[in-house]
Amino acid sequence: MSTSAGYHHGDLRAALLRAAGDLLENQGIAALSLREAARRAGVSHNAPYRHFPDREALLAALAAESFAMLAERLRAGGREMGQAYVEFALEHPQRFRLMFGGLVPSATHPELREQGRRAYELLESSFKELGDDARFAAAAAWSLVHGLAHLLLDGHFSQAQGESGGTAAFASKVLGMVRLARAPQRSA
Amino acid sequence: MSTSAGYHHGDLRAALLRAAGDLLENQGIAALSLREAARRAGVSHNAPYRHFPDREALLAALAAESFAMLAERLRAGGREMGQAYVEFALEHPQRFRLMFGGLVPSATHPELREQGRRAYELLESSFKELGDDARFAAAAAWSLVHGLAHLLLDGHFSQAQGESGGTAAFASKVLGMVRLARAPQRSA
DNA sequence: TGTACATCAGTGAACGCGCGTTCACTGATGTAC
DNA sequence: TGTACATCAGTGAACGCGCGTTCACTGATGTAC
Repeated sequence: MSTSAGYHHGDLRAALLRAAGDLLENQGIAALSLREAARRAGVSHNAPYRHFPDREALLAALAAESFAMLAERLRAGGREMGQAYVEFALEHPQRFRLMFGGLVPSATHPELREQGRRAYELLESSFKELGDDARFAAAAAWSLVHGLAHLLLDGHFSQAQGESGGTAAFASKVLGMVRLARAPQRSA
Repeated sequence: MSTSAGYHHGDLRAALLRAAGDLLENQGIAALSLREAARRAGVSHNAPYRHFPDREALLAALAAESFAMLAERLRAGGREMGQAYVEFALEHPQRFRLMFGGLVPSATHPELREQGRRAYELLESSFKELGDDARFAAAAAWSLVHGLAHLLLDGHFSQAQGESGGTAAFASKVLGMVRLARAPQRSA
């Protein structure tokens, strides 16, 4: 971690991810270029190619890292996982969009796919007691918190701003409306 | 609708929207350029500027149109609105991503905002009987179907493919797990 | 019915843009003997 | 301990790209008199 970086940077991959993360969160994904990341890491514009085969690979690594951040957040959230999920999205809107925006196909990036799977496992594990229905209950829970987070991000719940207690209170009330039950039955 | 288009096209705006819609659905949003839309409409590359001030305006118009399509689909879905929502997303994945991808800020495009609001109103209206809780119930319902659609699109429910009855059956089972209740109470 | 004119919807050439990516290279590092 | 060499992580110049957008223009249309 010395600043006296010579010809060899030392940990350019990590530095690039950090720079890319800053760029993403502050300027949005459109501003996230390999060249700018390199610039911010203080390195020539094609040094990144030693660490990422192309731009998409950098995006995929960033998305994977973001899933890991989400998983950590969910773990810290304990029983309030739904709230934690929504909060993560609101705190890191650009990362959230990168993770789910369809720009990086997880099919061709195993590490990304794997980190996504791990985060989901955390959610899923809290429905074990439902037995056979656990899969569906977990899918419903994920859908619910994911949709809520996404729609809040897009500003589709303008009401949420006015809520006393703010967006978080709104989210809590919305999540509070939902029961996950055993015997399937149509609802919406 | 004559092919003997002279100097004046006749209905270029509509033709551009059609071309852009094709492009979007077949090649994805990255391939959706003003120039290519103009090419497909058989018109010079900057004729579109007579109808759209810039590229974003075309995207916004396309997104607004997509919300109108969704609303129509929801109306046709009758009481099965949730299913209809998911089906729309699966049938028009690229439109769905455009509508919710955050690329077009609805804040600066009133028509887009308005069409989004209208579609939501349809969902909301089916919860009137819940009284004061209707807002929250509707928000929960929208979140649920939206999240489910989005996660299916992203391939996060790989299980859904294997389901007997396919993705639609999986969606139905997931939606069937959910009850929307009156007295708020934590769930996930 | 004809003419003058404003307005509108197109055309075609041109520019600048920053980007991703490739190429041939050079400096630094680690290792075998 | 010293030397030879392979390997790796950087450099810097260059290319092509299609795009969005601007400019000055021209052909078509509608309307007032």
